[in-house]
Amino acid sequence: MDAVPVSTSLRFQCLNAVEIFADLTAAELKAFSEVAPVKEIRARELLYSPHQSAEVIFMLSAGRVKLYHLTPDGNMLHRGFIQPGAMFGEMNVIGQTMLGCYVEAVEDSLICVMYQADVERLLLNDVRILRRIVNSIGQRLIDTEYQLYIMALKTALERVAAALLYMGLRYDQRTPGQETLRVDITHDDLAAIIGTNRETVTRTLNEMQREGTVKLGRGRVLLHDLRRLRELSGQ
Amino acid sequence: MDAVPVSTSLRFQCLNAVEIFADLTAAELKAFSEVAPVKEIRARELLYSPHQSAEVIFMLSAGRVKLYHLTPDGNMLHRGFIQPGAMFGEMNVIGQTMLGCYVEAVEDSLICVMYQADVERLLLNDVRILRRIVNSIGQRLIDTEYQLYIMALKTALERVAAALLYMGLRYDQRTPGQETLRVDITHDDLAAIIGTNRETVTRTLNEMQREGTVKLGRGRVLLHDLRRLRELSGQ
DNA sequence: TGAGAACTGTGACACAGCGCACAGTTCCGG
DNA sequence: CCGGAACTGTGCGCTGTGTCACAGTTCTCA
Repeated sequence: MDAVPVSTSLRFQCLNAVEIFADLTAAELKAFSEVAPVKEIRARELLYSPHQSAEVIFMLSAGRVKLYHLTPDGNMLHRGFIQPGAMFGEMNVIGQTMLGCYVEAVEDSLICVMYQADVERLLLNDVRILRRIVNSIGQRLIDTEYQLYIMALKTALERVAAALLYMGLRYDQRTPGQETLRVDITHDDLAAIIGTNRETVTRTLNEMQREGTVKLGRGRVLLHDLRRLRELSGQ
Repeated sequence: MDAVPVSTSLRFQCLNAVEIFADLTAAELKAFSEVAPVKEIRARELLYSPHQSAEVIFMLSAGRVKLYHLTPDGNMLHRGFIQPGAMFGEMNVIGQTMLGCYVEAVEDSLICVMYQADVERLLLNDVRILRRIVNSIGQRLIDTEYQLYIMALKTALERVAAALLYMGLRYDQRTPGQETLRVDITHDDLAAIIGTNRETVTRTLNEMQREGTVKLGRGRVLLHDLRRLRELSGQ
């Protein structure tokens, strides 16, 4: 759990990829990198688990992590994926919280850490950074609200369709203009997102595959017919 | 839908109640009030409905409003209550969105309006205001995430208990130290919050009343046994 | 003060999907 | 290259709850 000692150059690279610092000069960034250790973490490892309430924020430089809760009955509840460049963490100053929240790497990832005192001193006194923070949290809010919308749909079919569509459009990195979007996710994780169980997701996806709407692979869904997906999700 | 012409004094009063301006001097506030019309709106009136995408933000000065979506099948999906002093609105600059969202007054309310250009010029260049905005959006994020947590609970009983507890602790204005919290809400609205229907909520609440956990009134629920509620919600 | 709107109470029935059980397949590290 | 872990596929019974239908009660405002 301790930060790996790394070269200052790596620290700089790490911060450089973080969105909220996008408006800073190289010199400013360099100064920041003095106080921001870097953590490397492998796919499926836990970065953070409940009651480990260090007052820190994390900035994801490369890779991909997911946040989730465990409901009382032991089910997983998805709270969101963090994309490279985004920040997250337990930090009431910036209204972020991870109470009862697990953070797990989906891919091998690179993460910068910054402590409460440094955040207050360095981040919350700069208009350029604050504006970016507002945008960042705002985007998280939008994502979360959309997830809420998905959870409110009645049937599992609607929820699966809506979730796939959203993730496809939001996270896919493929060449633009291509008709087929790709979503890398297991049935288990998808189940946590839409608030159902793995078996139901499997059945639903197979039904969709049968009618040609999607194509399934291990840990992956290819979206062939976006129009149909929109239809299934209730537009 | 046009702003009611009001005295500059009312405008000032209105802005003065808004949290994000809490750090400003009276003189500064006065200047702001020049560009922020005031709207009065009565209980149950609509302030905003979809596709009416004016680039504005609203600040609730007094009263209480609720945001909600309509799902494809015509059901209401609750997106949150806005408390006095908070801001909300369609404004991609600050990462807020109300796409497909209705805003309805729960009580008679007083609302300040501010336009995109003024927001950019006056709000996003002041560290004090930006910090407050970050806090405000952060709180919304926390609320939304908690609602997501509620929706992920399986049984209606758990969801009702969790929702009552949260709303009681978060919104109740009673004298502190009192054991009985009060939540002013109809079964219909509660159903929209927890993602079920009115009848199920009625049945669940009556069951809770039978065992003495809550006491019901028209449009109101008194929480008597918080410990039991926590238990029912799965802690 | 009276009529209609808003809110609450309750029964009956069908069915989506949760949970369990088990099997087959693909991946990955040693 | 082998064994275990991770992931996917499928059958089946039980039950919570969505839906419809209707009645009773409390507000509100004209």
